[in-house]
Amino acid sequence: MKGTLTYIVKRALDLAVSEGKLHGDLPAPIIEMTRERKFGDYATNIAMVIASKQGTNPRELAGELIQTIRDADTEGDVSDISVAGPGFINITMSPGFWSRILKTVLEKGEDYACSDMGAGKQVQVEFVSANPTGPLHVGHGRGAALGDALANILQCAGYQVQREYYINDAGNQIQTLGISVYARYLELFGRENVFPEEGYKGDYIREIAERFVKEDGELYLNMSEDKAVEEIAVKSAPLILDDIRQDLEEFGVFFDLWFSETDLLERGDVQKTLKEMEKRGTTFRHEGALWFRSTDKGDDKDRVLVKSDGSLTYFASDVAYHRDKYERGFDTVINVWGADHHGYVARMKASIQGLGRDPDDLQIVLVQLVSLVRKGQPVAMSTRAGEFVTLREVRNEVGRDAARFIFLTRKSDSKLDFDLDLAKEKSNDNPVYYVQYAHARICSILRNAEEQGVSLPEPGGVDLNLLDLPEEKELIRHIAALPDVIEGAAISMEPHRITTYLRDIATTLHSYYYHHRVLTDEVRVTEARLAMVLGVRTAIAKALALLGVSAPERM
RNA sequence: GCGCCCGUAGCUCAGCUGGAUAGAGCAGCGGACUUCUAAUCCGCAGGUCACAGGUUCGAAUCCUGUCGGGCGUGCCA
Repeated sequence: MKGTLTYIVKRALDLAVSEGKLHGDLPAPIIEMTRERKFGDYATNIAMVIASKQGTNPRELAGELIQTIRDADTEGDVSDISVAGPGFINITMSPGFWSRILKTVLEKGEDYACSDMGAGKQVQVEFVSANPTGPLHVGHGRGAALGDALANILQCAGYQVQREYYINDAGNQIQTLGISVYARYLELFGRENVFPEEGYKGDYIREIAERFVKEDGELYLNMSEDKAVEEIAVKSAPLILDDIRQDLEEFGVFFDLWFSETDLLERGDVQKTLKEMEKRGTTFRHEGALWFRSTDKGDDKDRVLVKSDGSLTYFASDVAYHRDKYERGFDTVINVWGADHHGYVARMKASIQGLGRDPDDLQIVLVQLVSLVRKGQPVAMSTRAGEFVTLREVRNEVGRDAARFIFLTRKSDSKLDFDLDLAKEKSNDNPVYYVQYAHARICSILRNAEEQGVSLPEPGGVDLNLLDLPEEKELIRHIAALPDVIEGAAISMEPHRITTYLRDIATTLHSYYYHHRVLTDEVRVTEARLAMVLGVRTAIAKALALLGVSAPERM
């Protein structure tokens, strides 16, 4: 909502150029909300940025710009403006400006936080995409929470967003799945067999085997091992995938498209893609294999597409898959990957470049590991022994809201310690409750107001100038900041900024609540304050919604 | 060996893409419920932003190197 001011400053710069005070190309002014009140509401460093090129010093230039900004402010939104420090221009906005913002929030509701920054650009977010060979674990949960929140944020920032899950339902791991289930199946019939070294050892494998025993009886005993494994594999993967889908839905994550690798292969898309790559001259043959010359595009090794035995690598279908994404019309494709895949970033970017796209059309967000902690002690997790902690277990223990919120408290690129005890604690230590409580408190005030017969104010019918306490301005500033925070989170692809924002505005609200009453003896003051907390509630509700966390009306 | 990521208060982390005196939450210490929900608030204390250079008006942030941690480095998925 600093848009108005950005506009004013831009106009001021144009004005200065036309008056001959400034010359040359000027960068777009950067305007920040100040972190301390004594610096005013907003500040711009434009004078410091351009001073040297203008052949003058920052403070002097800032002094001149002040007057120009005043001239450009035809609506009287700026109430105070001054030069500070090394050449900052500090700007205080008029009460009318803040009133207008609050009024806008009340009129538009949660939509106030959204913008058209993305201008309808088509963006795809592909996330989770876990192999259908076992249940989701906590790491997938973090990816799910992040991808979903990111998609929400982008949508709110004006992008057209599609959520997609890529199903790796072809290849060795499905074969391994078949072998694993088959082995358990044989066990159930008491047949001699050694469970394969590479097999999946989780209990869910046995459950699937039991299901086949029940439904198909001895069917697979009467066929060759190869055939049995294949049939079992083909039947097992969809069962697991259904479970994953349900798990995600219970987590509040829904996909627009589940894209199957098998479909891609059956359509011959991989062959088509390989031909295109050959035609573009980005491939070569070496020792019987087909290679992609990714070193031309910044990768540190060339990569095999077709192995010397004629089979395809995973990379080959990945390239075909990404080619398909762009053919479907996406301008930007975002992949949320586990950080252990970071070695694939360079080759993937190289490949889309090899198809004639800008490497920036592919953005990879890496998500680091989650370590579960209980009473300060790490919870043992061993994938090999099949003893990993599933997303479902965590959800059942701490609840969906806490899980989602905590997954989004950290920058995705840093490791996350997830304290299970803390997550379910109903105390001030728990950041989820802290934020939700702020929302519930406001709802409670509004209920009390209604009981006392104080009607909720109409956006236009309130004298917002009565909100003259510094703490009130602080709250309104927080309300006004949300659209900017969302845009920043969208550009940087960092949903945790929303989480940080929420803690911030919740703190400000709690503090205000403790020190001042909303429901006072003076009707007009009460109305103004109700309008303000309504605005705060709107901001909190919207931000929570973006994270996929509920905003309870009472707690 | 090479590549990527990380290193900020005792602990867990923010730090708005280079700005002003580096901020929160825990933990510690001391306070606040007759008042719209104390799932809350207020105060104190806590720092060589791993280290060393460089870039410039200005660096936790950018570049180089060193140290420490994680991950990757398959014609595996």
